Amino acid sequence: MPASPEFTERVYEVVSRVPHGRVTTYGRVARALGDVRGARMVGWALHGVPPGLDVPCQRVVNRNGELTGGWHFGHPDVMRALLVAEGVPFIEEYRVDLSRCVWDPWDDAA
DNA sequence: GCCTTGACGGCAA
DNA sequence: GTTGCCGCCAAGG
Repeated sequence: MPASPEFTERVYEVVSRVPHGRVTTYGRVARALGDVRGARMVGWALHGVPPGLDVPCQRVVNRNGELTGGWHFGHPDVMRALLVAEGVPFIEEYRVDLSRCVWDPWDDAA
């Protein structure tokens, strides 16, 4: 069990607030939580997402827009298909166009 | 108890 | 624009 259950819960909450057809980055989520250095922890939290939970973790990519956690879906193509189905623009096979579909939770809160 | 790895980010060269 | 290094917290070996 995580040392900070609240932190993980926050991550799920923020990710669940990502609009359909939009994506966010680990750093954005971490900053929204107030933990800038928690970018890595966000990824760790998502890798420990309990199955059955409605958390669109596929909308969370790294700063480069790459589907780094694609293999955690079983296969990167699965994650890509989900994003494409939502209308997320891709500049590469496993790289989304952040400049067009980026969503900052901080901006939404502000 | 120590060392390495990991769904990352930012800054410097 | 690309490459490299450091920092950060937590888990696994």
